[in-house]
Amino acid sequence: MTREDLAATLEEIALLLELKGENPFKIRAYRTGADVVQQFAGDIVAKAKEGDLKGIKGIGDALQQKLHELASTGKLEYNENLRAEFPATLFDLFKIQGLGPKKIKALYESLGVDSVDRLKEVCESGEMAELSGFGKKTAEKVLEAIAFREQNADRFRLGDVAVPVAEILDFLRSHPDCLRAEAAGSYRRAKETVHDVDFLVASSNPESIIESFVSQELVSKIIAQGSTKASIYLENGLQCDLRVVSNDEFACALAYFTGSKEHNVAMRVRALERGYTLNEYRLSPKEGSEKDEPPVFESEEQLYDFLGLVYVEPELRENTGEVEAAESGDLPQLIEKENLRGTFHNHTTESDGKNTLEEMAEAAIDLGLEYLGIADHSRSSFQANGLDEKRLRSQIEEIGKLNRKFVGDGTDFRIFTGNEVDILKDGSLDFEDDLLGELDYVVASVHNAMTLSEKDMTERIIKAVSHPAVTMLGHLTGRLLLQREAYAVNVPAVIDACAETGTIIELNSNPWRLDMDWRWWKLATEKGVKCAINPDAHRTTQLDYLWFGVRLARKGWLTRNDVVNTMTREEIEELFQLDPIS
DNA sequence: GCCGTTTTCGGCCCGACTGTTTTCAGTCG
Repeated sequence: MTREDLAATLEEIALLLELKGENPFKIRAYRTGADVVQQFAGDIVAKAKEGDLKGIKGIGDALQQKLHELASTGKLEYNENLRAEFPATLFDLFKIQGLGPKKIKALYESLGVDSVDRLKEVCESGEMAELSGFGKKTAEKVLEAIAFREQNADRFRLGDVAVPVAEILDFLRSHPDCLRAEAAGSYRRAKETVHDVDFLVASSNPESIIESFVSQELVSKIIAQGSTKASIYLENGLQCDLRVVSNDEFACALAYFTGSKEHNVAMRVRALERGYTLNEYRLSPKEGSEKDEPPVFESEEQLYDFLGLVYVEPELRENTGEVEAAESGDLPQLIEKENLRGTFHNHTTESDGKNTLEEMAEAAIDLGLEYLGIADHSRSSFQANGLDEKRLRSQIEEIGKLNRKFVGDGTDFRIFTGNEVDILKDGSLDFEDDLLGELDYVVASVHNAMTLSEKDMTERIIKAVSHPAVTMLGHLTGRLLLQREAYAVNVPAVIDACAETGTIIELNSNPWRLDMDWRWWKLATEKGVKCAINPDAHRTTQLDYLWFGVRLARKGWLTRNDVVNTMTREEIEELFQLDPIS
């Protein structure tokens, strides 16, 4: 029973209650509960098992009891009973755009629709259109949604949407009627995957903005088009929503559409406490309140300030303590991309990279970095052309030569000699200690035997980070976003071990990984663990992944002091106990 | 179902769009 299992069960109950047409606030309570379980910093499963959930906001008596039953017995009678009322395949229907609980319930009860296949049937046969509340257009739309769903997954990696988002923003900003434009939503909050992207534009001529937005070349389909909002699909299946507001409304709208929902609720409550209501357009005096009309906010900063808060950076708006910290002035000064001076985990053609050592170094210099760490694969990663002792020793020599050349021609740059050493199944490392000792630093990563039990995997990784030669731990969970789940590992236990051994944890910035997950960094820094933002670049252009890493580091509340690659080259030489190149 | 509290129950965020309807329900974000 994992954290995800607990949260998923609460989510499932919420869905089933929706189907039953239960009180919406009760449903919301289960959803909130699922979120709280998901976000909780600490071992929520153990706490649930022990019945030690008292005092957690959002988990009342009923949920405490249910979570306890679930964690200690592995199932929940309440949920089993609810499940028995509906076929399991009904859940698939929720993934069809345009169908919600009411429509699904009606289709199930009157036409026996219990699967996507049956749904298709009743659309095509015309049965659906006969149903009260449904019509021909609904059936058509549902058919389209089914077809779309078959072709496209419904989530996208942050790295996959960054380019189209930048293009659309440029396009919107170049429109003569556009005063301001931003991408809001989970994209602005730097979530690792997004369902859609929300654009916001300030303009006094919304229709012309909307018209241009839906006629862009990138657009494959217009989902909806009104006078102030529109939704489209791009060719890659990404849904983009646009809102157009007046310039005076822009700041409140930007805050609203950036979310998260939970952060917004906290902001609304805060406004209410001060006698105002906050919506997506403005802050205004509550009905019956004596308050004067507040000023027009030109920026989000002014809105936060009016509510007695320090400005909260978008990445932090997940209602995980940022509002409280903004009130007490305890928000961290988040790391900026300009703070980075180098990076550590990168590959070359010597293993599975696509650019040579020299090309990687040149690209790093062009980016303005002071140092670059090369960590090609070790011998056990034969699928990635891992280096054996001989090739690694020869690479060390090559790097030495190149470094002396940099000194010779006055280039203020150093390559650090590392290796991404495989953590073998038993937790030992892929090279002997004497060779590891010749390296400037060592990244230790798991690349095989990913199906170990959580206990074995945790012990394996802890053994590796306890090795004195290991400088940092690579991609802690091995996840590939939207493709492969993380392997089973007790992250807090690994964090504890890294704290004890002084091992740095990598924030692997490859958009497929973004691993260690942002949700754990607060815990890690509390324990004194440092972060290394590493692009895991396999070609020169992938050094840019660093910027995704910075965004996720910000999301994890990290400051420049928490991240080792903000250090100068000299400071890194000292950290790694190296002599300067002479 | 949770929270807060005036400790016993009322309030819980709400606006835009679509389709089906003829004034509004459902869905979405």
